[in-house]
Amino acid sequence: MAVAKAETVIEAEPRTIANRLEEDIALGRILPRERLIEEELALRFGVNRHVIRQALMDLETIGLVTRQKNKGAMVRDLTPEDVINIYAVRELLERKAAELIPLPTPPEVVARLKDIQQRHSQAADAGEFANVFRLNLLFHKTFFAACGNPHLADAIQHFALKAHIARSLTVGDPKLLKRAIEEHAEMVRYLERGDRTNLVRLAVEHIIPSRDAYLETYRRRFGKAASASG
Amino acid sequence: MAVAKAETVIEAEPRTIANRLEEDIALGRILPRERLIEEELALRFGVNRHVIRQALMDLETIGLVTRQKNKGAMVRDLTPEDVINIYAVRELLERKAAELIPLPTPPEVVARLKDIQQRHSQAADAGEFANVFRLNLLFHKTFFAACGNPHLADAIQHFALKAHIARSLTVGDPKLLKRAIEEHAEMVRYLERGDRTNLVRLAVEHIIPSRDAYLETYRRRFGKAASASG
DNA sequence: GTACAGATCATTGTCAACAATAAAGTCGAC
DNA sequence: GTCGACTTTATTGTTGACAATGATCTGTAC
Repeated sequence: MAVAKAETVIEAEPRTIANRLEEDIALGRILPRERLIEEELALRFGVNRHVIRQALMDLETIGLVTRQKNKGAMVRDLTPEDVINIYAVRELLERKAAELIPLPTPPEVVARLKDIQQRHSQAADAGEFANVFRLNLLFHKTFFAACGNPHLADAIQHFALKAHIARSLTVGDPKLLKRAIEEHAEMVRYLERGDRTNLVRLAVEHIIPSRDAYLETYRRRFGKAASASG
Repeated sequence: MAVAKAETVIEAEPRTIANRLEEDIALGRILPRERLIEEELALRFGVNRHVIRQALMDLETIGLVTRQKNKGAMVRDLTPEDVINIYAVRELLERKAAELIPLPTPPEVVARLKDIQQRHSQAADAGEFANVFRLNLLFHKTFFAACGNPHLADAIQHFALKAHIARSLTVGDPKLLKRAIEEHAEMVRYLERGDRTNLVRLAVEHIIPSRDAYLETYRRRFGKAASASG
């Protein structure tokens, strides 16, 4: 990874580190199969090795990295089967949540979503990828939290995170990004209008392009068969 | 908790400890709101405090315990809303999995399920509650793993674990246990017959009694309103 | 007798040193 | 030159000691 001096990290909590690493993985700054060495990361973030350790364990339970005893952690390599399966669960959960969101949606929720959407769009225009990542995450979190079932919302969040490895391959695509942002705006409009049918349809369709882009990329890169190797 | 001498634990891995604690929680040996003190547990299991620490963090991410900084961990207290929400997700996931299980089911899967079911039944007759717990878990795990989507199966496992706090209140009820065991046998029969309709129906209905028993118990104990307090 | 301040105790959080393991490199034999 | 055993190095795993925090108890003033 070759990082020289410590980045200043406001908080040294494992959660914060884990989030930063998630971001690095999602943005493709750390690639699948890349090793994550505890001491290196400790140096980079300027924290104790135990904090890193904890963060890596967290990432393991999320499913973003794999760890082998005495061998260390590496970014997980998702096969096309994995991606298809993960997205199948995402579709199931997110459809359900979209069906549960109360219509008309409380105005403060709509207001918050509009605000996030706007900032997301601005970050995209400015090319601030880290912020794009965070605001996209926040939009989805806020949107699905509105379903009223926190446990369902958690599960959705969980699977969105899992999918981030897949998204790393396609995160640079400006066309996909533009489309995603437009669809966010559209979803908010459906909330306001109380259009359940279109809301559910779009919530489900919204995540498909990044899945297909991943599958396409993978196919081109490694051939048709899913030579998993893990 | 009042435990005097160390129980011999074969392996000292955090995962093993976490499983043991899950069991204790599910069987009602540790009650909601009860504090889990690291050093006590370390003594009890005869392992280092760090191992306990890790196990408690794992249980936190599962959702069985809550932890507050510098205050420690306690078994989570599920409100009726929590239980209803958790079971709603379980229904969603388990229905989907039941729809995906290939029919006819591979004979080795059926054979494994029959074996587990039989041992489960025997453990119930013998009053071996710990084994009943484990074999019940194993049955469900094996059953849903057959759906072919490991990520879906994981999520199901995850939510089944979350629900274990709720089950602790009703785990002693022999009628519920008897019914559960009979239904397991029935599910296997449907697999063999290739009866999708009944399979899905039963898979969904199967978990409802323990939910309703919990809600009923909670209502009787604390009154109709869900005075959460947590 | 009640409320506040201080002291004491119980408990968790952090760290740095050491042990254990796996990988890489080196040497010698054939 | 290549295979295998040995040595060295890189990396993770484990432990115990100490620091920090929050809870509890005690005593005193009013």
